[in-house]
Amino acid sequence: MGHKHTKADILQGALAAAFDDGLSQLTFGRLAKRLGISDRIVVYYFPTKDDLIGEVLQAIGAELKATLAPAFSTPAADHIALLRAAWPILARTEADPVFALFFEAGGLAATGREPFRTLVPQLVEAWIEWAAAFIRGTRARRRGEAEAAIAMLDGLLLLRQLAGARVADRAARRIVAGISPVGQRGR
Amino acid sequence: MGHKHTKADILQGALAAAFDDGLSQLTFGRLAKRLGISDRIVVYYFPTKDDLIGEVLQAIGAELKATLAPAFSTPAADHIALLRAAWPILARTEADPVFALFFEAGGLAATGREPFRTLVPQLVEAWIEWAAAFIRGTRARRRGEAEAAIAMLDGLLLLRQLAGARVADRAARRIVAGISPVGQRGR
DNA sequence: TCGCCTTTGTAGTGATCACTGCGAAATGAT
DNA sequence: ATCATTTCGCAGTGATCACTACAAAGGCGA
Repeated sequence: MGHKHTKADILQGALAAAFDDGLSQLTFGRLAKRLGISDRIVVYYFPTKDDLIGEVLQAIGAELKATLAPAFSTPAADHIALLRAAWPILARTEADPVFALFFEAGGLAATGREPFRTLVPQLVEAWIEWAAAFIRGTRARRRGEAEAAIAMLDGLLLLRQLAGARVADRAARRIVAGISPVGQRGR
Repeated sequence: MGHKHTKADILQGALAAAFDDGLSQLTFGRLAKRLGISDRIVVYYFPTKDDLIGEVLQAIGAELKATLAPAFSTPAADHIALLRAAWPILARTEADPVFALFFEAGGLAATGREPFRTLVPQLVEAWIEWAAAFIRGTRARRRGEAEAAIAMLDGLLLLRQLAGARVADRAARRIVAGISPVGQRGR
């Protein structure tokens, strides 16, 4: 394989373009211009827009998993424990862009736009199942606690995107404090 | 004033179009075709796309407030009480479209697209301030509890959009149960 | 009726969209 | 070297995008 424009190269460029301008601004032409190639090459490797979006979405899923991995490393008793462990790791500026893309994809899925409508729920489902592995208890309990944890994390991370880090941190602290009223540290 | 195409008519049509296909699919041409008029008329009342989107977003904010009004009717002790009272009212199929639009706007705001980036945070801020009025306590406490409640509601409602009503309901029940371990009814 | 201002239509602007036809170049197998 | 396949550039498809030029039509007060 001796070509300079690998499919992987283009996909990585597409991911970078999405991080910069969002999925809604990701087009064949823009991506090609960004990479300094003809859009024909992009279309060659990704015959339709849905192919491109689908693979980018999958890459974002992998990125999300990598972001979540250190947050979901140790087994937790319940969704609160999971939230307490995960929040300090996820609420960092480095993690913001990937969550911004996740929320954009989620919003487009919510309004029914393809291919987001079909792909994003699968992503969320995989996310829940994966988080459930880090909860102790029966299968049903692990699943339920994971769902609750994901809901809380999503809400807090969305608030972080829309209202800022300070507001989200305050909310997270208050939620954790409300559950186990012992041992709250900062003011 | 003797014209049949009032600005209010067009705005209402734009809102209906957004509910049907999402904000990302709202264009001058599509809206005009939907209303059976020339796009020139739409542009006459809303000179730029941002004008149109801005007014639609404002209308969505009003719709959201109307949706939340019955949920935030009685004073609550804390964010958990607020969530407990609000969830049964918000987690209904009739409320789904307006939240879908909210999440779409939020996602586009998160990836930096104008005019969402500037308008949506104002919407969220107004939402928080308004919810704070239904919490008891000092000004700072009310604000904090409202932030926590909004975060939880957003997360649960987004999970509802992406993973379905059953999953979201399960998560909501578990969150409420985990906080005040007394008096949980359903399984 | 005159002239004025708001409203609406027809037509068109250049830009960008996803995507294609076609042929040349590069590559790999024999 | 020959040939078939993969890779890639150039040019262009019709559609749609936000937006505009221009003028006719309409109601209005004088």
